[in-house]
Amino acid sequence: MRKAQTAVSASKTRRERVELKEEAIVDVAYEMFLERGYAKTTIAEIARRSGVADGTVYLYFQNKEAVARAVVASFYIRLTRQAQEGVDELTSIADRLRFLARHHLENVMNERRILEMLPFFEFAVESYDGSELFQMNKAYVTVFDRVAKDGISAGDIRKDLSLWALRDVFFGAMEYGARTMLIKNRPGDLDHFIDNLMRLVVIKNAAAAGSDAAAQLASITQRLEAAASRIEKAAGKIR
Amino acid sequence: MRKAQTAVSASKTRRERVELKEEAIVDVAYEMFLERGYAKTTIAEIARRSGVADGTVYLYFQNKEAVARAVVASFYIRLTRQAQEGVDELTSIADRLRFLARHHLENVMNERRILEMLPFFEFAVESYDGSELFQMNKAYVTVFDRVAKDGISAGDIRKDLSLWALRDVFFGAMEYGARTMLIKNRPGDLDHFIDNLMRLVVIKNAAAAGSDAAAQLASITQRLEAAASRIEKAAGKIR
DNA sequence: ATTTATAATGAAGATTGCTCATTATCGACA
DNA sequence: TGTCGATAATGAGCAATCTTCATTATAAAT
Repeated sequence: MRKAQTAVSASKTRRERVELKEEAIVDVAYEMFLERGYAKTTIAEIARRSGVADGTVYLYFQNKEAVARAVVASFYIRLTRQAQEGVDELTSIADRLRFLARHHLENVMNERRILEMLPFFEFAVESYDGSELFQMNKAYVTVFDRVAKDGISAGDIRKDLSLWALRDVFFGAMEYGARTMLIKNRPGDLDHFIDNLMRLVVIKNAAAAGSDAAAQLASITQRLEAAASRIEKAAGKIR
Repeated sequence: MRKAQTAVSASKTRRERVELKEEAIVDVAYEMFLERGYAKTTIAEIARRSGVADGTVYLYFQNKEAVARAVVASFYIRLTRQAQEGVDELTSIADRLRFLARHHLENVMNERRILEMLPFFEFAVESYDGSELFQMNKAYVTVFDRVAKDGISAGDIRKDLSLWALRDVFFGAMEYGARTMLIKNRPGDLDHFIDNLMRLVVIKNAAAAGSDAAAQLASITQRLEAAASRIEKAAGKIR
């Protein structure tokens, strides 16, 4: 019993060092993949920059792909945490959605090379469904899903789309939008794109001027008020 | 003069053979990249299946990446031609847009491995802008752009989005939608997704039955006005 | 038929992912 | 504190693959 415990605590310190080294490797790999992309990043240099031998990397990761997966995983963890934190600090559905859009866009644009590696693994894994990265992606989009569901039931988000389609529109649009904005680098495009995206998803406030729906409502209201006046007159005659 | 001409025609037959061989290599490479993806496809086997030596491939293409670019280019050429043909056969904006969506989704889902290679080149090229693939992508989305512009001026497509944002939403949404549909392979999802996408972009005809908000409001207004009229009549009788 | 330019070859070089026999390190225990 | 065993780390070498280039083959021109 005591023997087992000491063994555990002893191996734990070793473990801690091991895990620190693992983190160091992932951090170095993250930088390199971000700078050069997957193909041009070599295990040899990851090892060199991490201060270990080539072979040591393979004590921690099955192969180069596994290193890249760990890098993407660390990206998702941060992305998800930041997304949730941002959502928690805001109250209205529109603000939350807008934050998620900006947050995602900025990250996709800055860490593009990291995300570029994803398609490589997704279908390489026999069943992506169930894989670690699939779970992380799921956790990330769940932050959006919760906001979307709230928005739909509150009437702030259009409810004529299924949730999965809405989600794919939201994130897919940003993927392409980010690409376009990176290619033609015009200031102000980010806000413009987010506005456009919100316009698609968020239901406009009827009080807002210029919207077709608002105009219709105004017209309807006038007609109803006219009808009410007629009724009032009629009632007056009755009296 | 005559000498030059014979030289040209002579070199032309040679050229023709050369170009046939180039096409053969691209065709073989297309199959292999589609089956196995970029990394697991070797130049050696492309050469073998094409009936040439390894080195011969490098007479036609600078390197493996250039082979892959040629493959993607051939994909874009077909995609663009089919898209334009389909659009030409249809008349209404909604039909055309729906066709483009289905066409794109089917191709993205079937030839995913080919498109997966794109991100690899895009930013590897010093300026993607101006590259061959950029031009081909541009030609392809131009088919959409023309339909979208027509639709916007005709009032069939919402005009509160800029064209580039609309385009990125359209294609980006499909990229993600395709991925989702491939992962969870449920029948009927394709039509469902296209419906959802159309709902976002195409302006509903107010005259169409079942269009919710506007029609409902109109109906309610009519009923209220009718009620007002009955009250008026009743008041008249009273008097 | 000879010459010359073009096309093709495939062995060798270079890079890089990955393995494994060997060495080093660290904690436990007497 | 010194020894031992398990765990961790090493890096030379293997294997796979992209790419080059000296050599050979082919086809057109004269």
